[in-house]
Amino acid sequence: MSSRPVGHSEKSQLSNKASAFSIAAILGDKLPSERSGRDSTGRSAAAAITVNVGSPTLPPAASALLTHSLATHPLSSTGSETGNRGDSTSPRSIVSPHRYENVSEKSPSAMDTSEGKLGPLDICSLPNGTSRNSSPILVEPKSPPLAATNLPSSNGSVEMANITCILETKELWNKFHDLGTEMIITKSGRRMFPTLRVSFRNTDPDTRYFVLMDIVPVDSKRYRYAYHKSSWLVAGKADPPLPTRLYMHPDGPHSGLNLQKQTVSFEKLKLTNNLLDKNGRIILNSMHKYQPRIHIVKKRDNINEATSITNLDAEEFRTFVFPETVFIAVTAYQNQLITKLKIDSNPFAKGFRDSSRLSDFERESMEGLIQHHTYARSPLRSYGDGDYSDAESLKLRESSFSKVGEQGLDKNGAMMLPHWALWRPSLSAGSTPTTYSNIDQRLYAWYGSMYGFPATAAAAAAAGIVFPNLGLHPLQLPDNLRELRNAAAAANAYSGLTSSENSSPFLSGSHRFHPYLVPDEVKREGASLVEGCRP
Amino acid sequence: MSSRPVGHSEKSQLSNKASAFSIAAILGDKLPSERSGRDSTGRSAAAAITVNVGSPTLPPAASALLTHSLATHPLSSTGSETGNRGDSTSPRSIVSPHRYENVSEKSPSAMDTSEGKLGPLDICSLPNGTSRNSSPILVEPKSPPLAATNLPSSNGSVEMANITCILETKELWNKFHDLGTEMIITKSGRRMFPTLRVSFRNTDPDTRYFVLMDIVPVDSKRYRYAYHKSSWLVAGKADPPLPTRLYMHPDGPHSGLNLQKQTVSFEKLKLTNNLLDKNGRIILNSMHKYQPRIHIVKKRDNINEATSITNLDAEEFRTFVFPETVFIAVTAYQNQLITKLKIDSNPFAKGFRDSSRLSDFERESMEGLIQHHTYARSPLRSYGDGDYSDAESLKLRESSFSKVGEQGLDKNGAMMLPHWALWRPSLSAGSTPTTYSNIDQRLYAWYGSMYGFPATAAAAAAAGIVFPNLGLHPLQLPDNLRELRNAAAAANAYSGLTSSENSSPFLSGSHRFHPYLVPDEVKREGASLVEGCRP
DNA sequence: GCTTTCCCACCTAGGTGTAAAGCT
DNA sequence: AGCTTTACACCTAGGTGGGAAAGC
Repeated sequence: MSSRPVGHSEKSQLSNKASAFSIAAILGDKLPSERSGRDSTGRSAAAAITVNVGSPTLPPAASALLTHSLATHPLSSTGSETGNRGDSTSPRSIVSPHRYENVSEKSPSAMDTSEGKLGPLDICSLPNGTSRNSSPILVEPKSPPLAATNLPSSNGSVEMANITCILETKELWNKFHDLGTEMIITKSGRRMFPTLRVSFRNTDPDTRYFVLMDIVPVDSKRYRYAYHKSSWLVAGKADPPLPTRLYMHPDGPHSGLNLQKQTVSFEKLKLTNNLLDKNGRIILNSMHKYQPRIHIVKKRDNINEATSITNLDAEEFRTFVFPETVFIAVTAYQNQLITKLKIDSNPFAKGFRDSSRLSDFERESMEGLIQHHTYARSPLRSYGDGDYSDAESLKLRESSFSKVGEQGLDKNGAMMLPHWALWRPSLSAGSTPTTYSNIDQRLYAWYGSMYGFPATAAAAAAAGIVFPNLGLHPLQLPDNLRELRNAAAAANAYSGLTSSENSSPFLSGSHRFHPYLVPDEVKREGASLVEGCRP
Repeated sequence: MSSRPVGHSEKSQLSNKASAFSIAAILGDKLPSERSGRDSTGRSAAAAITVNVGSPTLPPAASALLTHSLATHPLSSTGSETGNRGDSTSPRSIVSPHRYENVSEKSPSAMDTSEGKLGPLDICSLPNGTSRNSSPILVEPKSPPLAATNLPSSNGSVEMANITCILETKELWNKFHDLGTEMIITKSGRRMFPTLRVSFRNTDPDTRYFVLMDIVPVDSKRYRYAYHKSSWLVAGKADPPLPTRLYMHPDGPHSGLNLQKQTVSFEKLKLTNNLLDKNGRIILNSMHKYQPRIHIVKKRDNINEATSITNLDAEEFRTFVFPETVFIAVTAYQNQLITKLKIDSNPFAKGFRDSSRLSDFERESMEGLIQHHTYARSPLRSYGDGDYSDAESLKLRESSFSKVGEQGLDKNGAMMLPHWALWRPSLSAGSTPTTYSNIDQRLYAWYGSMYGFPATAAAAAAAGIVFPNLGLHPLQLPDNLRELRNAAAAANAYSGLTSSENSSPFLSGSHRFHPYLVPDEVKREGASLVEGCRP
């Protein structure tokens, strides 16, 4: 029995290049002339929609804020909507990932009941430049209303409500967003590009946090791309909802101190269309629109099973949404401009670049953007290290392309409208605006997705959404606050019992396996541990 | 200002191949006909020298065992020896990594005072086959004397003394060991090959552990390689000792349950000769002989600064030494047979393989070994998954080479003696046997080496060494038990305060930076945190 | 007709020993 | 003369989109 290393495919001689078309429209987007938040560092920060999730232990001021938010904005219950899909949202049905394989398909028609009820997102109605430079009014570092008091929570740490989340490489996200971001999903899993990278402010240096990400449907529609119109169209109702997996950042928990210094990158997260995926990748429906979300959960000290049970309601967490990271999942790129932008900005796609399509000036600008994106990945960056000259010069260069305008030309020379009007009404050419109001409410707590254990169900637990410039907005409606709280508790319980030992690529270190690849034994362990937390 | 991605070197056309010489001597080593310990799984397990480090909380039976060990074997104090080098061993001098830059060079002559005092290691006198199949009499899974009772320690967990550590890919280590293992050290850091991979038995499933590794000098000598004799010679006294860094496995802490299922691989550990290294790589002197060691430290629950201080003496840990992993650090390979074996067994060196030197049969055998080594890296392996057919067939194949004998031919056709006689007296051709008796005793607790903080000094804290077949052996003498205990406490304190968040490659995920590369800010944080634990 | 899958060329990132140059 | 450093060819490992083929 001769055993050989896994074979490597031999290279052949054919070189395929991407078809040529103008990238002017891609580059021709005005960049903000100032950076929100952290001017001194040069870091580009995106405005975040913050989802404040109240905890019973909220201090008076924070609770008042939350209450105010709830009172001044209509938070219509979508219980009936989510209830119709509720089989998969009940905690009991999420004990095992396999439960999702025959996920409920009840009442798909109920998914659209709230469509348009609350109108388009206000943030989308803002002038382009304004929306890109918006600062969260609640938590932005420059003038956080609660920063002066720095209200301690019941356990003595800095209040969660003060925490700010900043989207890195926002310029790149904006470029994709303007075209209509597409993300490839494959059976074996595909990374996102751009990578979602965030940093935090106002975390308590002495507190430890988990950072998580999930991706929720934006609406209940299925889309298709009209090539002749170069735009996305609604193709019908959404396919049956999939298990929403919560991806816990494998490095967690993080100290609040380091969260202030280091960028949290979700570059290892992978998207798949494989409903049977057992590797913790996030499962999405192709041709559906999705919104990534970032959650930060305070880690409790002295975790053990008893406290996990008794203090379930004391969990504290916070959710952030960046509208510019919305995307449509695809199995193959639809919009050629997206393909082009991916090729020109993702280093791994460099082999498809065709320098003949770009002038030296364009090439230089593009590489600046790439450099910026790559640089942001370094774990060594700290604020104020003054290494942002690239970003500086990039903006000067890119702004020179603004004359090209928002419209580009397709490969046939036809005028191309911006295709992402659905999400950027200010750029719309007549499409029916879609809202976030019926984002899927359920947040299945599957903290063990990459660790192997399905923790507990957690519906999207938004008590209210604070828009950076507009105050609270009902981006997501409250479904079951306790669910996300349970999920947070599960994260803490998992941390206390097994930590991140299954999430690191170093434990046994085969490069052939991803850190989220966990043997079934481990998955069972995790599952049982979580079960133990929920008597 | 055009910024471009880091340049990649262009490939040229010249192909350099390793010089050809026979590998028969390398392959011609009889392998053990049985596996120690885990026959049912097919996993090859190496005999470990276990260094029992007593804890004040040891239960009666374990303490009795330890006492017996101490009583029946001479544990002469080497306090004077280590005391002469003591500046760098005092906890106070290890607060900062920078302290090491001018490490003490006092009394180098004192290093050899115990040379030969205890005679050669008995394990080296064993018949070859016996030493390779030896099972630790204390802790080997098949008949652990204490397994039946499974004595709980004072905190209710399974006793540390029961824990067994097993060296993976022992066959490969033995092949190198027979030739005289050399490990390249470079300024930028070089991985070890073979990689040190261990698994554990009898860990408490509900307890969490840190797994650490350090590399300590075997003796106080400097070596040189005599090409004309194809053997290593003593070249004089050792260079001034270097700061011994404790490398904490970046995935820790691990649950005892997973430690029983998964192999802990130290493949990311790097060796360097750069005394100013700030990246947590292990610093070694070239042309010096070293012994890797594995430490497992029980993680305490409910870590906080108070308990870290008050319970310092309650730390529980255990140290394991595998003599077949001894090596000489080199900046360039000396023994061409080592070069050949590395090329033929390290997948990354495949480009230097010259198939003309090997028959198909030899090639097949070598690849089986490689496959085995690679396979052992998978984090997904669990015991009893029956995938060891490669290892099985490998042994059959390799045994057919035994006729070649222990001696090979150098490239000139001259008879080559085994060069590692110093460590394998049974293979010796007259070299003066060297012992482990004067292994450097000091174990500097530099848990923060890759995390950025030098925790505390910890001398090699051996209360006694249990040889698999021979009982206790004074491999290492007790210097300062409390030091390693402090180091363990520091590890726990670090875990409680910052966990492994600096150790993972995913936090910001640049592939250009290793997980141990931590910005100075983080290092200061870690250092101060540890300082806080040691008032 | 539209969507998905698969294999592939071509990248990034980085782990090897080589050979020549550099150092002492 | 012996040891160390450096650039580099050549690997492993795996992330890209292309395009043909397969589904559906």
